[in-house]
Amino acid sequence: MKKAAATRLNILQKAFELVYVKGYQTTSIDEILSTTQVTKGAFYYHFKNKDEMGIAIINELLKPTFEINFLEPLRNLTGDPLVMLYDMMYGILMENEVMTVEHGCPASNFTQEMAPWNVDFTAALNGLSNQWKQAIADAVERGKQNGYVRQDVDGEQVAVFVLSGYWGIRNMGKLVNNESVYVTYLQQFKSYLESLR
Amino acid sequence: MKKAAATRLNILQKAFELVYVKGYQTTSIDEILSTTQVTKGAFYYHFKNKDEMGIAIINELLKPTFEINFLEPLRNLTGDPLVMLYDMMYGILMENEVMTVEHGCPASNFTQEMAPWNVDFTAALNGLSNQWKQAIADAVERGKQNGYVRQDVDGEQVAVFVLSGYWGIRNMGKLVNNESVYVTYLQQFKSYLESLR
DNA sequence: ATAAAAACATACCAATTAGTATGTTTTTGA
DNA sequence: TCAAAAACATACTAATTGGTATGTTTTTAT
Repeated sequence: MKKAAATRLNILQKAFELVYVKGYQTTSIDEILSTTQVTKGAFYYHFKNKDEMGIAIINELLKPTFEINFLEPLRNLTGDPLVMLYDMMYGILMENEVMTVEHGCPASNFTQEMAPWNVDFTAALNGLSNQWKQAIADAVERGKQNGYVRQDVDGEQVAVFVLSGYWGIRNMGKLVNNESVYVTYLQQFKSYLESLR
Repeated sequence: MKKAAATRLNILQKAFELVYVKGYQTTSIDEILSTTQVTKGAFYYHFKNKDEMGIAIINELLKPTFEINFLEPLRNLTGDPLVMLYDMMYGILMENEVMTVEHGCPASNFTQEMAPWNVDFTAALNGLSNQWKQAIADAVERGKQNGYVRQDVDGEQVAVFVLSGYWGIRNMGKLVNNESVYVTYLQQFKSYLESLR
């Protein structure tokens, strides 16, 4: 990797970590500089301003890992979508190494914090959200064709419902700061999915 | 009402409106002062600092309306808890006059924004959340005794699942900024509740 | 090798922030 | 009525913020 690209990536990764733990607005540029050992000149060479860096975090860090964890499993799916959905949710909540109960889901955090006053952030995040929604809806519809899912089930409805549950349990996790809520949630999530058969 | 109490309430109400729309950290004290026409001296007479005002918003504004909209309906319940849960969710999402799709749920916003760095806020909000959870769980358990709900359903699981859905759909609403997601959510919420019979 | 461009470094600045110091006015209780 | 306390007003401050101006160093292409 070129050295300049390494600098940029270093900024993005460290900044992401800070923003994930502390929130975007309470993470100052000076703080990013001191943890990256990058100077202000270098920072503003790579990013026009703070918000452009924020968008870059979404597009260059969140988006790719989101693709791998949230979309790929659903797209390559041939078998039972309900089992798949549960396994995916279990993996994301219980086995993901980046996200913690205490700090929730980066995408969700960003949404909550930025939606009221930054259109660009919201648009970028809405893109991710919509992709996930569509992938779930499609998987459910395919499941209907393969006899895994009842015919009167609506894929889009399920997708919105599942997404809501995910955003919500992440939020709740931050509040109670204990993985046990994830377990409770997953139990009922399984029951819910079974009710779609 | 005493004049001093009116000043305090005025600050809290206007500050709440600003915080709800713009977020807590991006709402400056100076901004609160200019919209309330209250001077800094008066503000700091009533509140030790900004965070104490934030806590007061939770305890003196959010909590009471939360009691009325989220708890009372569940506690005074004798009939079908599943119908009640749907009606309550419908009322909160579609008919509440304070909350909008664009700005979501104040309690949820607070949680997301403050959890990473303010213990007091989180504790206060966790109190509200737990009360709601317990009220839902109790209602479901009573519903089991009255034959409205299947015996193998777990009240606490349902409560966590319902709460998650609510937090989540509020978050999603902010993202897409369109009430139609509420409608979609409610449809599936109804199906889910029916599956508990 | 060398000029030009890319990449980075340092010192600064204007604006905003929460909060304080020090007043004045208003209310209250005896 | 009148002193004391409550309630409010004004001017200020120290720290932090995102961002810029102006450099120097490093890389790249010829």
